[in-house]
Amino acid sequence: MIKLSTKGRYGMRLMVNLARHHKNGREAIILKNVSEEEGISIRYLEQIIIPLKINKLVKSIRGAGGGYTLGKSPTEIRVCDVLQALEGTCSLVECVEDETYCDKTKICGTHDIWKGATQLLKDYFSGITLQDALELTDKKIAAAKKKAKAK
Amino acid sequence: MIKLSTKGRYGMRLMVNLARHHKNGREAIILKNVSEEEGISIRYLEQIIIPLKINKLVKSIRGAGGGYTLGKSPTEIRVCDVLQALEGTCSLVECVEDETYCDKTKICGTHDIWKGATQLLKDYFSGITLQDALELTDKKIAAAKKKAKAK
DNA sequence: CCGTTTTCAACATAAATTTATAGGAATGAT
DNA sequence: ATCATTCCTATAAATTTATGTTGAAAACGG
Repeated sequence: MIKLSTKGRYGMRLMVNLARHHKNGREAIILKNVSEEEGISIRYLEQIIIPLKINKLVKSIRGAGGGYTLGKSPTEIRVCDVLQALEGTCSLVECVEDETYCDKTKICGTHDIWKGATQLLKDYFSGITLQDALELTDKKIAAAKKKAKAK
Repeated sequence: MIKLSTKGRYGMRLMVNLARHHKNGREAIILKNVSEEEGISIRYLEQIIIPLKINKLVKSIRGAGGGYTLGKSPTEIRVCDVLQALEGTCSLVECVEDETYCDKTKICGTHDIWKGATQLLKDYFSGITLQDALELTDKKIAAAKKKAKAK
């Protein structure tokens, strides 16, 4: 599979979760809550959030009453920023970022194909913000609730 | 990284290599040659080619004088066919293929984002054939040769 | 101000998967 | 019979995924 790593998947869910609470005020969110809401172990979330913190996408507040908040507004954080922080790059293959990675790059047609695909993904992920992801999620939650109620 | 596995990358190079010889006649290509030309170990190529054979994208001929040939014309094999055979799917995440994979699918906004990205990739990889990949490669090789000669 | 609690931080380790190598058996051409 | 090749199975190495254990910082109650 062309696999988006769990880091990327879980990381986005973590960020969307933080984004949801971001609009509800400024209080910090603890990973325990995210863990319960998203069904991802705290320990793993702790590892995933480190690069997000390094890249200033989240801020941490230590001690009782502490937790995490978004580093910027959800409208200012793009999906590609999150993936970039978590995976180092959005590229499908190393050789797209680093042409010296493989000594065949200059005579490899598949390289160009992967490069094209990578560009598609980058453009797509650059056009979606955390705010968009949050709205998508909220809409789905509302729809699911409505459906449950109707029943 | 959103990673295309080595299976996918090596598999495409293997297929393009077979495609190159396909037009030169019908003789079978041995993995030893592919290994030397592509710089990929025979043992690993042997593993990679199994699903390609199962999916009829290549044919094998056993014994001395044997080897592999393409199962169809290079114009009839698309990049997505090769990836599908090798990786089982072109999806970025499991939950796009199998919505029951994660119980949050129905209320997860990121799911929709990955689904959109997957569709982009699928469309892109459906529009490129082995023939296209071969031509890209041949063009690059010719350009590299010309450059070397000029020097 | 002190001890307790809450939370992030850091390090270590286990489990699973992917990537890669190895040995030899089966097959078929000459 | 011999040799070249695919085929099958095992296993080693590296990476990703996940959990456990302890430590350190900050708030809070007394």
